[in-house]
Amino acid sequence: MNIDRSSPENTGVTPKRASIKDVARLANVSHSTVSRALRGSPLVKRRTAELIQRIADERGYCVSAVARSLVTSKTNTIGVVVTTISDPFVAEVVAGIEDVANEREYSVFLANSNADPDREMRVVRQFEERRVDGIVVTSSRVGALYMPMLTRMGVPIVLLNNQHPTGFAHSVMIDNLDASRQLVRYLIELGHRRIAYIGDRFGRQSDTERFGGYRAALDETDISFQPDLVAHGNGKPEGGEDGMRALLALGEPPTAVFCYNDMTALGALRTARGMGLSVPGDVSLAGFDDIQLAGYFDPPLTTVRQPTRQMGRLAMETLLALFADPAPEHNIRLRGELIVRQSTAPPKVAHLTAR
Amino acid sequence: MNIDRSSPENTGVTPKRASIKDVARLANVSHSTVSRALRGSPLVKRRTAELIQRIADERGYCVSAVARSLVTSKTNTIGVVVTTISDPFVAEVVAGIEDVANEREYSVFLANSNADPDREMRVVRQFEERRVDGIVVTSSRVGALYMPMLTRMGVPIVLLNNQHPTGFAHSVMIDNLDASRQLVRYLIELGHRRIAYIGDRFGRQSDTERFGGYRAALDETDISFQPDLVAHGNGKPEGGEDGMRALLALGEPPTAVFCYNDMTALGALRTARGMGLSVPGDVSLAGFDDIQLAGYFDPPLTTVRQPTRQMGRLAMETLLALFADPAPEHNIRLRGELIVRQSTAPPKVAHLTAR
DNA sequence: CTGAAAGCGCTTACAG
DNA sequence: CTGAAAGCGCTTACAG
Repeated sequence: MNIDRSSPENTGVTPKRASIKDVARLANVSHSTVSRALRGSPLVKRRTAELIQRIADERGYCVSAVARSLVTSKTNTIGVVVTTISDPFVAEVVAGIEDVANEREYSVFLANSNADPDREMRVVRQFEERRVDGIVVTSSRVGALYMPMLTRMGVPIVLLNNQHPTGFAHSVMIDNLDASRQLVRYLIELGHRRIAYIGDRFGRQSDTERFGGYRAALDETDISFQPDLVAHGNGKPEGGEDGMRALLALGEPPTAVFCYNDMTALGALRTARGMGLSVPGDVSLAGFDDIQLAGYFDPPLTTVRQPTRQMGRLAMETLLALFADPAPEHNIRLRGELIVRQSTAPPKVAHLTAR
Repeated sequence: MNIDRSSPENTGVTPKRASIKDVARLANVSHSTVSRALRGSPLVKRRTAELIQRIADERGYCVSAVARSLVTSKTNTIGVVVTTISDPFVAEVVAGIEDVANEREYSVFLANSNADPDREMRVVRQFEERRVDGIVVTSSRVGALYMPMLTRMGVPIVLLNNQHPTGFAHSVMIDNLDASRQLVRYLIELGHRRIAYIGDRFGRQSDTERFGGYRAALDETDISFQPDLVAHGNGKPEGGEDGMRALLALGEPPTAVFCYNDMTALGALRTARGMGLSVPGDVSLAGFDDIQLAGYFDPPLTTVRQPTRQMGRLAMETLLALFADPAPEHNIRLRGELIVRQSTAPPKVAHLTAR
């Protein structure tokens, strides 16, 4: 770490910032007029306004959003709480929020909670001090804790893919059950009958729902649910490896494996290949999320796409709608999209298609 | 999109927030005393302070950071400008900044510029209005444009992995040349003599520097530089595929290929495999960045790790140091770390190790 | 230990 | 069209 303090520039005190009063003095008007002119009020005479604008530019005047906020009691600011911005899903959501916020001249505060409920509450408190106009919380496990804050702060809170967003919060969510049912139906249509599920192991609601979709799809057919075809990962590749090993050790292994998410599928894929199996020749594999690299797996992964960025956009749009017109509850539920790639195929020894 | 406005709760006007004056009235003291008590000033009598604290809690009082900022002319806020938060490298940097900011009670504004210089300037202007105490800019191509802003705003700006961070800005950067030289030296030590480079094609400084390291490593030996062993990608897998195809079409193809980044290497890997070549049996492959999935490539990728999160932390720490003591220039340069995995091996037909 | 006063930089009725 | 005045919610010398 090489710190250099050589060049002489940029030393000493900063010259004090020009305020509205400085501009007023220079333009020979009251500061009220300057305020109006700079905000483009039609009340100000054209020539006066131009003069003021010119002087402001010369002096590098830049309005203070903090002073303005104090009087308008509106900060044009929102807070976004995420578990961790390192998660590609989360990053994409934030990008969506940002898109809309930017279009509408809102600035966004970002805070990582590291999935620590305490820190999450502290962060929200900070946002309250900053007087944000609204809050978006992504993938929190403590959705329910936000209800009291919501009423205390008097500021809209939108929950995105949260656990248990019950009660009177606003939410944007993927329809996990429907999406995973779509996927499993597709596997069934390919002719698979021994279909396994590698889930999560933390009791996440999303896991419960995806598992629910798996069961729902089976229940539509005469394929009976078999508990030993359910394994547990941890949402990461290692978990997928463990789960897959367990499944392949079965007396009669599955011909298709549906994974809780793409990272899990990545691990499963590695294990399958490590054991000399071909995908999808010997076993079909599918994930959930459609992360950016899913199309670059070998083979490219069949999965369900969440409209991630769109979800971020919708969360921000919900906030904006709420600013304009407070409604008791906004619940937006989105469909996932089945993305068929090359990791799935009909089973080798074709069972007769169900029914 | 299913919007529900059912439940009756949470309607009507928000009750006005308690201010310092409300607490003062209830506690029978002046609002000055409340201010002192709540900030933990030792000037306030113990019992008075406790009373005030209790009342504040009861009323759900929450200090207004905006009012405070107005008088202290310090917002405890920084702005972070990124090209896009969807880039895993960028996300990790932001996580590092966040870590430190949080420890030190700073809030961070995040803004995507989408690599659009205009938008980048607009965003910085917004930050100026918000009176952020400092700014971090990541991976911008317009580093130089920040010099004038810096002096105008009178606020420290730290450039992270920027293009041409010359002049009097502060910066945190990876030493690209050194890192890529380490990697290519390693390939040479394995016995490779026909080593190719798949670069970027946008004239990024990082590409120029990595290429420089490649050349430097060759120049240390008797291996002469061969222009036809240089191909161009675009930093994404597609680019790696194109580059690799070109290299493999050569009369005498390379035995090792060093790629501008991991994404490029991913594409190269796919092409090699598609042409029936084994990695590293027929050709060794290496990348740069050590993205999270690099260890899950098949085979796991040899690469250079950038201390990404650490770079974010350092950027924020530089800002903090600058708040405490304005220095003319901070330039921090970090070393990359060679990560050897299974995508590299000695060449098949072992040339004699150089020298 | 406590209070009265000034002021941070704006916006916005209210009067002209 | 323009100005004087009040006020947003705090902090902090200054006096006691």
